[in-house]
Amino acid sequence: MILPQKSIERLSRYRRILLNNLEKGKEHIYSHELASQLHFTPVQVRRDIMLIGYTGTQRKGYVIKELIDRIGEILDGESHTNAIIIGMGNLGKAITSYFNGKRTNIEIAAAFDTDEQKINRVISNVRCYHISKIKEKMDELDISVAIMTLAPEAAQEVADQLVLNGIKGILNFTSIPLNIPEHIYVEDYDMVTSMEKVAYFVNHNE
Amino acid sequence: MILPQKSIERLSRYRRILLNNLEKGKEHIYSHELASQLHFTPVQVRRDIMLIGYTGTQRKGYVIKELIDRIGEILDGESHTNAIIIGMGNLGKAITSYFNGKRTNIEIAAAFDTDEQKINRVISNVRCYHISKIKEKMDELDISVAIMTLAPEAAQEVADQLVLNGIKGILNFTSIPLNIPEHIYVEDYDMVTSMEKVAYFVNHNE
DNA sequence: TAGATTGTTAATCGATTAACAATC
DNA sequence: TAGATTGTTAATCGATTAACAATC
Repeated sequence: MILPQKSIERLSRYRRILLNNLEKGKEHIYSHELASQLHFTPVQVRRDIMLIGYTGTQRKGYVIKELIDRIGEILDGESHTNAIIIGMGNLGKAITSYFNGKRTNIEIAAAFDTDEQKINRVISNVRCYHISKIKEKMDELDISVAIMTLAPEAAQEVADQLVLNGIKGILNFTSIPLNIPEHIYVEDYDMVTSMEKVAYFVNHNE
Repeated sequence: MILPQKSIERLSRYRRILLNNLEKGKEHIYSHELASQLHFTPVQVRRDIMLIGYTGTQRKGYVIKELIDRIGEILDGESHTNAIIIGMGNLGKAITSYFNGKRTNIEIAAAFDTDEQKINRVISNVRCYHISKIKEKMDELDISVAIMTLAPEAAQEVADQLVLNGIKGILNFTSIPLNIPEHIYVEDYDMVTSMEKVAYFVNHNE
């Protein structure tokens, strides 16, 4: 059973809000509470939770601890996900330090760059290798996901290499559309588009 | 007339691909070419272009130069958009250097941080001020959009201040949901969610 | 109990795609 | 012309929301 993308996104948000509430000492939560903290609707929350087969109590809502665990079973599965990041510029560093702060099921296990200054240095707890070492490290560290934060010019070439070495998913921050075989999952994020979207709706808002 | 969010996103992508093709000396482009470069469908491209009221030629497709201009009229409007960025950590720097590289209609006109080391320094061509100067600079520079790349703990407090000073749109990279009045446009991006989504689909992919 | 809640189906809404006439 | 293309309506698909029975 595979869940819709939108539900997966929301489950990821639910989990962090739930952890947050748990830390504050809360043990139960109603769908309308969870919804209002995230600006979703209560029905949507209940429907998503229905989809993952968890049921709350009618009196007290959902048991936060249990719901977190159930979301974990769905999102994390049994396996730990190892990722690499390609391009240790500002964006690469931002993402890496973001991830190795929290303890999650996802770990950035190695970084790559072409800048000699960075090679073999440990940046935000991750060791940086020359980009020619991708194959070697992918095999060694059992990597399934790559985060691409490198300059667009080199992106397709690196992507081809990742595909050759059996990458399964790519999170692409280079603003160019990559040519990747169908069976590999690619998630694109383009910050220029985000920004232009905000500008558009700001200018068309009265 | 206000266009759907999804069309706006695609128009932003079209424009950059078109610029790219123009640079390569191409003058006309078919809907199927544009589509395949972006992994969209030709119908979708034609429909979006129809929505902005541009018509191509049946023989040669769209005139790239004209289409770029028409998309510009839609996305940029008449006005230049001035933005500020709050939080000059790695993510803030990444975004700023990304934007002031290209010449676009959107300009990051000032940055803010609390770190004394950064105050009054020029980072990626943008001067950094203490966060207490937000009101002053917003008035002075006619700011309509804020990019939030600061630590989540301080985010809501800063957001309240932005709202008080009349911000019109927010691009929110702090992973927490902000409490913002309805009439202000907020675009959230949460990289943990993106990453968890990739991991999920990678693990559920056979 | 009465009121508030969950779980779930059916209806609605919005976005994508199929189909095709018009045109060069 | 024949073939390829655009422009656009209608059909489809998918996601959200409304409605409501069941339950504590």
